Amino acid sequence: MQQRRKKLKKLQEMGINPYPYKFERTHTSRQVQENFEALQNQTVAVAGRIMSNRRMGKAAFFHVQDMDGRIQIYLKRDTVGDFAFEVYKLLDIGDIVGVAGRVFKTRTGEITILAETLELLTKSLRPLPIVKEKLVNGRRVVYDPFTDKELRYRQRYVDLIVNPEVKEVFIKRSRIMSAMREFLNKRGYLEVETPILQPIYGGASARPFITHHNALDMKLYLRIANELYLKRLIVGGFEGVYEFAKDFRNEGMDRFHNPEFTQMELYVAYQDYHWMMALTEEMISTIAQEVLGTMKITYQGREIDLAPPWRRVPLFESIREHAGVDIAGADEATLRRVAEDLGIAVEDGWGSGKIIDEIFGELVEPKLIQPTFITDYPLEMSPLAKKHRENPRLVERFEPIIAGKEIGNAFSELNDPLDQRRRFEAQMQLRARGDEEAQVLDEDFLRALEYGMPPTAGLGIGIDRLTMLLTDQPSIRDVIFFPHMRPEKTH
RNA sequence: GGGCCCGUAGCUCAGCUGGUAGAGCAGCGGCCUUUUAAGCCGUUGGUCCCAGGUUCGAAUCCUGGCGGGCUCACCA
Repeated sequence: MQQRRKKLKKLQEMGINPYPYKFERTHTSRQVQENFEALQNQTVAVAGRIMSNRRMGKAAFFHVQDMDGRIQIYLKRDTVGDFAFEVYKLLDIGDIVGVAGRVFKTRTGEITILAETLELLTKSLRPLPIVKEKLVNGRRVVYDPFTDKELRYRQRYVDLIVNPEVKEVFIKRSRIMSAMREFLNKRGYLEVETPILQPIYGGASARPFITHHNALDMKLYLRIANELYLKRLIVGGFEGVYEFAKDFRNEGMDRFHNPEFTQMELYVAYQDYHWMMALTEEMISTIAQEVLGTMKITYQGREIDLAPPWRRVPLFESIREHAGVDIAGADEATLRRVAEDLGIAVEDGWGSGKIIDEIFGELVEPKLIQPTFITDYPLEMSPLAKKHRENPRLVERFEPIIAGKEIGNAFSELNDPLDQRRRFEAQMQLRARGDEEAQVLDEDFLRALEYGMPPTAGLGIGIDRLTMLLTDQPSIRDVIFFPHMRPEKTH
């Protein structure tokens, strides 16, 4: 850093502004690479960050990295002039420069720009963790890579500069969301925005973050879901609405959980969960096709085929299949015994829904590698879902599961206001017994339902998890630019 | 929250059963006008995460703390 400040000063003494205002570039690195035939011997202007530097007396080679790649620059004192060469000598890896010159190929065959002018665009004062690399059989081999996960997450900007594959993941994330948005818009659904600060949090079972509004002197919660607001919009007469929503849950963090995460929630009037399953498989497979060019993906070494139709298996049937027990209709005492026989530790406070969920999560979910819709959950686990048309102890709900992990949640939405009130009341009783994640009764939401909500199908898709799946990333932190971290130590 | 592992130069790491810190790359100085992990010669660089303890002596052993990773629990 000391050295770089000295160089900065020298440059300024030479009359160079180390932070000028703009640069007219004509091509990106990739455009030069891809149009070499046409551009050979033509003059182009590129800009970017110096990522390697090889000086050889009165000439030099260095690579400049821009948005979509790198290109080599060849600098000769005879071509660029004494002054520019003196400027060059004061540059470092990490500095941002603009170069104009003629396109050619070196003796070793690399497409290169012979610099005619060189302009400093930004002086970098902080050294980058330099990465040395070479191509072996067309493969990039990196020496001493920048791998420290803590530094990579805390200083994502450095990670992005130095590890190009990281950039790819986030570009795909953006494309996944665009493809999803396009898919939904094409069907006429309306993208909307609903409150993040909510006086009553609802729509999911989770603990919230709490904040305070000064002017109103009231408690507000960061939303854990937007479900109840979107359904209000269905009541209001919109017949298809969706939102890409940042949600916040005040819970543990691990490979699959970040305190703030992104969900796409969609509600469509006059449809049920069967219809929604068809839409879900079509949507996910279409996105894969558009973003990856294929519906066959590999996640952590496992081949997964996203092409519809996906298997649809009722929850109890999946448990029968994978755990070898039939617990459909079993009472709580039976469930408790069965779970213990299966080697699952059951806690005293758990109700039957929780026990079933546990058996499923332990013994079934991890085995569902290929896309599967698990359907028809116990009523008590799903206070916002409509009763199953054939079995009043179940609800019409499904979760799409891929690679052993749920990537969403959906149901035929409960629109009977009296039933909804009873379900809320049951939740409030759980809450009174100390279940902090039980849902809160929302009187205004009930009022909306009392005006009448048409039959509606709802879906939530975890964007972070979907991105993990489609980019083959093992941790949610690898698909979130700035994952939550403890504050940096300052000692 | 529990368990295991990690924290040494800008980066990647070595440093044994305690003897006062090293390599490669980067940086700096020099040579080099088609190199590419460029090369060659020379060279700077460290609160060894923090605080205590044991010891004549601690990067090393012990305790506590901080930060991170993995994992289990929790959690949709």
